[in-house]
Amino acid sequence: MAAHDPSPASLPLDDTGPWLVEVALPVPLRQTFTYKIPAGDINPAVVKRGLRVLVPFRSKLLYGITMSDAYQSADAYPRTRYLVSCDTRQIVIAEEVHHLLDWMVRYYRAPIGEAVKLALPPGVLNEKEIQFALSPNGKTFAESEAGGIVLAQLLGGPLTRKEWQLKAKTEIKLEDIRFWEDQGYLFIQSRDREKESIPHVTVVVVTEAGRAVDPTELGRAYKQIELLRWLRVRETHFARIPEIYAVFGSASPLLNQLEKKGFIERKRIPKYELLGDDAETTADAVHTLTEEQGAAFEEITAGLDLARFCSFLLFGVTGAGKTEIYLRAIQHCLENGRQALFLVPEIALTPLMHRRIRDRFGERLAILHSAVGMSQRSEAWANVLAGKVDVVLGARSGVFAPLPRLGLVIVDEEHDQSYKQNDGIRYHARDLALVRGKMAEAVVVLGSATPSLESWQNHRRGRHHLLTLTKRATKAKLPEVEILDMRGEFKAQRKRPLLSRRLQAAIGETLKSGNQVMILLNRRGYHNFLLCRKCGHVEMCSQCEVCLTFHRTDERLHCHYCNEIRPVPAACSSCAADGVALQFFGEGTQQIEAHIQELFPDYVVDRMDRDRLSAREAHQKILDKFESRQTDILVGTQMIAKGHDFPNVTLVGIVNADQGLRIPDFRSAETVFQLLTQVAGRSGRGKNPGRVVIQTYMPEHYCIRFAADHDFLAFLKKELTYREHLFYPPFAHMINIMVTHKDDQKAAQAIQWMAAQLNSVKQRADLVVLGPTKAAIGRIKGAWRYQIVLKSGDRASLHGFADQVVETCVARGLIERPAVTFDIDPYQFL
DNA sequence: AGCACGCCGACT
DNA sequence: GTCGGCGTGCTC
Repeated sequence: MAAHDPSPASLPLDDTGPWLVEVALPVPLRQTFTYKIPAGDINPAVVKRGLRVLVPFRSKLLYGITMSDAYQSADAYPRTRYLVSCDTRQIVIAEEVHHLLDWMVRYYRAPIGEAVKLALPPGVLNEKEIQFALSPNGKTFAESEAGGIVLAQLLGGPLTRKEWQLKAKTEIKLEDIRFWEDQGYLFIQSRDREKESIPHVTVVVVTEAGRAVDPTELGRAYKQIELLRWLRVRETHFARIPEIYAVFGSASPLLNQLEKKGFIERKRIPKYELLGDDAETTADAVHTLTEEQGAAFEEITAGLDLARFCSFLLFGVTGAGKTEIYLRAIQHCLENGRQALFLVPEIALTPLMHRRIRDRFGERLAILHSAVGMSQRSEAWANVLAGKVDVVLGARSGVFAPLPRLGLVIVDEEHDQSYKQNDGIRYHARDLALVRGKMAEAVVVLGSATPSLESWQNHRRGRHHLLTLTKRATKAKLPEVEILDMRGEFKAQRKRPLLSRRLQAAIGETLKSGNQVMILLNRRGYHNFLLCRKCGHVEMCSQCEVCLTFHRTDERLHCHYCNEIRPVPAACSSCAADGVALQFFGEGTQQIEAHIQELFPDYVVDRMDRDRLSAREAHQKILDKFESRQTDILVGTQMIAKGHDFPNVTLVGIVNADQGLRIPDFRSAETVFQLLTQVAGRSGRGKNPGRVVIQTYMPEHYCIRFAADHDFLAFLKKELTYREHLFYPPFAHMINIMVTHKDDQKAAQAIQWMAAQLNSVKQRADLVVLGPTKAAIGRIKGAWRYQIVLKSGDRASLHGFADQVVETCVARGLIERPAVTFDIDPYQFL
């Protein structure tokens, strides 16, 4: 077993034996795998670290990434197999990305193969179908008497295992296949043509002979002469086939003849080679910086000119013009001959931001973001890899963009929780951005109107320089915020109202004055749960410990965790009381949308949340319609709060501001404060002053009060005091250990065992073991979930401690089944 | 994580 | 007699 160690220096320096290479595979195992290089087919000298290889793994073929250069050793793992192929044309994991991945694997205790997958566009490592073929040796053997009937089936040509078994009418064991493979009778190949790791296109190119030939030698084949001449005058001497068709009509016989004569050939080339080099940057409207902006920009520029690692926390109210500073900093970075990485939250790539940055950096920009389609994304990635690009705009995984001369990393809305990945490797892109910046000796700028407490604490400890913007760039005032006590409303209306009379009136006034309204309700669906009033039973998901949400779009009950969809039952599934006893409770975005439409029938209401199908186009459309004022009122979950700039929005209504405060999470106040500030910041960005109405049953809560006052610093002070007293981040570091299993008993036993282990090894006084407890959502997708949370003021000792746990688990064979996952610096305790 | 292999019970 | 349930263990 080769433990993952990426440095080639640690490999045995042995110049005998077969050529080998270490490969990371997309499996959740903490190790690399050794493969032999078929030296006859592949020159070991060209097998370098970071290439994509195709290898047999068990009974499959997998794509993997080489983690070492080729090396020779006589004593490798005894069952080493040959790799099938190696794409030596392109290093797909660049050296600087390797360093970041190494750090990530260590820090998050993550499997290397999973980490590698994050640094590649989706699909690059998808598996292939395997086929078995006879070698010349094997053919002779199969024809001989000793060959037997099974091997003989392959004489007709290569087969998949299934086809082979069908033909041989017997089961063929992996062990036998492996034996023939080792004897050199069998080899493994992929069934379909191998996909290039980066997008390629077929072109027609003029050969040497075609360039040298005198066209008149072609005699009366005028069309051929014409085509050859046309190709030869092109600077690149090649053309894509559709281009030729456009000029010459159906040119396929022409092409065939010229190809037969050897004057042209068809070739596949990376798509980026087609791109022109002319980096076209249109001038953006010149914004003059305010005094505050100018000062912040100066400091960042000074950092950039030093060309050393340093980090800034850019703290600026919503609408303070942080983006303009980012864009100028990028410009400056490019002028210094270095590259820039610009990270934005997952759903915050707004059309406006898109346009602004594209106008500024034109062809030198690549966008690696889910707002951009799959094929475009892998094309963008290929352009980065080819060095055609100097600016990358991306979401979370953009932090892995292969930029070798990185000089600036910007993390916009650095507090945003979508930077933290909550499945697979639970990394935090903001933290990785800092690590990457340090490795590249780059400047890192973290920007936010509501910085995370972690970043603020890092500033206080002297790690980040603070840059503050207190005024809106457009001179627009921050909106006036009104807190509406819903308890009074409850008494007055004698029921639990969705919208207060006050908010209704405000909506009416705003619409009448020709402005737009945004309504935030942070809960999807129509009704939150279905209750039987006879027995108190709530309709639950069969696979998860959550209640089902009613969606009016399809009149069914939905699970928001596993997507189970069920019809509304005719009778209570617990006590069988008939449907009359069943009543829906709780309200979601769908209901409020309908309610508002009812109240304002003459205006257009639209809704944006995760339920609207196929995120990309749908969201764009909804936003476009709102921007072009076809929509008057936009209802939505928190995704409407992110970074949009709609100048005609003068009213923002927050329906259930305290919703998030009821979640049992130490960060809930911070999250709600951020959300309120963020969404309030959407109001009054244009000429007209903005207004915000916050409905709440907890009007005196400090988080709501300070958000209404736009007073981040006061909130921060109070929140920091709490965190310090209760020993939570940023004062404590945390690790969440979760055990999942589909058998409740087994999961519970495992977590108990783990807790006993933990308590027996903990020595340090400041190490706190919380739990074990059942997770907040006790079951998701059929798996029961238990957790233990570790806290410590000292990160090194906490991590050392976690490693002991991992070790004991591995020793006990307990790391899988029940599955144990570690969440380092957890953000969500679901 | 998959997935092959293997060892148990319910059927033709 | 076989089909198929899930429980282990391995993957270069």
